[in-house]
Amino acid sequence: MPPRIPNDPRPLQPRSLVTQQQVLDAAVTALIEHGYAGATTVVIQQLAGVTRGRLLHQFPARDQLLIAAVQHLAIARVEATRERTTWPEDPGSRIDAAIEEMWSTYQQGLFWASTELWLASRYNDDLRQALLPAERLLGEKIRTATDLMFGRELTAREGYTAMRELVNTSMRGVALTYSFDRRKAGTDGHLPIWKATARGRLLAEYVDGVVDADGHDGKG
Amino acid sequence: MPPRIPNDPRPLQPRSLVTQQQVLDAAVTALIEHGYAGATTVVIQQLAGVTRGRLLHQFPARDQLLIAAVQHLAIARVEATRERTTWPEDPGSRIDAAIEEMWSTYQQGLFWASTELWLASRYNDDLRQALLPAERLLGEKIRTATDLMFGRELTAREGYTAMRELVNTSMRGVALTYSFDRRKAGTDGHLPIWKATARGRLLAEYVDGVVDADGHDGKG
DNA sequence: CAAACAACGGTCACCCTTGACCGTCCGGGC
DNA sequence: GCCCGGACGGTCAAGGGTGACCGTTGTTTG
Repeated sequence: MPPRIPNDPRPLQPRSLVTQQQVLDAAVTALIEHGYAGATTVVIQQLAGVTRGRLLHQFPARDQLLIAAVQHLAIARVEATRERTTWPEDPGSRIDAAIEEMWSTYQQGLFWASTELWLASRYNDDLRQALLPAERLLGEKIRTATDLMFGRELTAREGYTAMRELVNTSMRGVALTYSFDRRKAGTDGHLPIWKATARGRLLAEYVDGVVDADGHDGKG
Repeated sequence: MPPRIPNDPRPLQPRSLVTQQQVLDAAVTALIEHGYAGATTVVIQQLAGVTRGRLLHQFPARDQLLIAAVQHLAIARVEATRERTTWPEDPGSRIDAAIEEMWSTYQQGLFWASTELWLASRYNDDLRQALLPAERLLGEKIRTATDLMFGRELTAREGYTAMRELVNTSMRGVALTYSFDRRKAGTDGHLPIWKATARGRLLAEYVDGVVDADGHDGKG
């Protein structure tokens, strides 16, 4: 019937891309501000300053939109960890600076956007399957970024890898408590613990056990 | 007008309590299986095997129900951490056993129920205000439970408190990744890291740095 | 320039969820 | 036994979210 098989893929007009970026940015913002359930198509279209038809033309289904947002978010998170140029010379100071730099990435909204998607992926198979490879890749990049923070010397130390895992996961666990306990993150009681842990693992001359801060948090 | 001021609080018939427990249990189950947004009043009433009128009579508003579920959940979580009676004699073995015991609590559905509430509390002020004191209390009880796992001797060591915080938060951060990466928790690559950390902090003779497992996970 | 199709604007029907509402049943005090 | 109020069953209206649908505008290709 069709005299011409649809093998004429008109090369996707550039304005489409603009729209898509706007929408995806808005989707991430919506995730941060309203959570997964609250990231309604209406909310997103309003945040994007886009009409309903326009959004639905680019993303016919909400699920597809959020899945696309996964990729968009991963890119945004990587870009958010820009490399710092100047680091302290002294290893101890550098460790402290690196820890604080790491911790600062958990204060950004992107952390919440990710967490929202993670939780939602428990009930959405498609979302989970899109998330898994994206997060693996992202994790790799973030590990690389962490290594850059500590520098070539410190990353070569024996216990570095284990320390990196321990601190990164711990930071995530602590950051999660900020959802219901909104305190100032800059002075979190866990910071000295993380620093001491990193120092103990990476610096031979470091005397262990000087820090016993009672940085309690909600959960066990 | 009312000849009798409503100071005649008919002593709340016992069947009410039964209903409430059924509903609250169902609410927690719904949180585990469907998440906060998916914990619909209809889903809960079906899980509880209760009619709509019955549920709505006991909990007129969904918000109040979920907030009541918070308290219910806290009790359930504490009861879930029953004390083990037998522990290894050797300090090193006891540490390993305690770590595994701690980790096992993050495999229960109650962890997900809590996390769902935590995330939801970011957008629900009432929920957050109900959550905060409950979690503080719960955290205290769980810290006590953890102390019991390690025993009087080990808890007295210098770095114990910091270690407890570090491991607990790290476990939470790791457990979160299981939402999209469903692997077997019993052999998680982080277990040796936690054990080595605890040993390093609590045992003087422990040689640090023997573990450098690359237990990667998704996020940075 | 004209055809063809991508991109877009805007509406509408369907579905799900909530909670108000009203009628019924049960159980205890008088 | 009577009466009252708590406990419950079941229905319904209202609100919000989704995506199909159709008409319109813009752009590229022949």
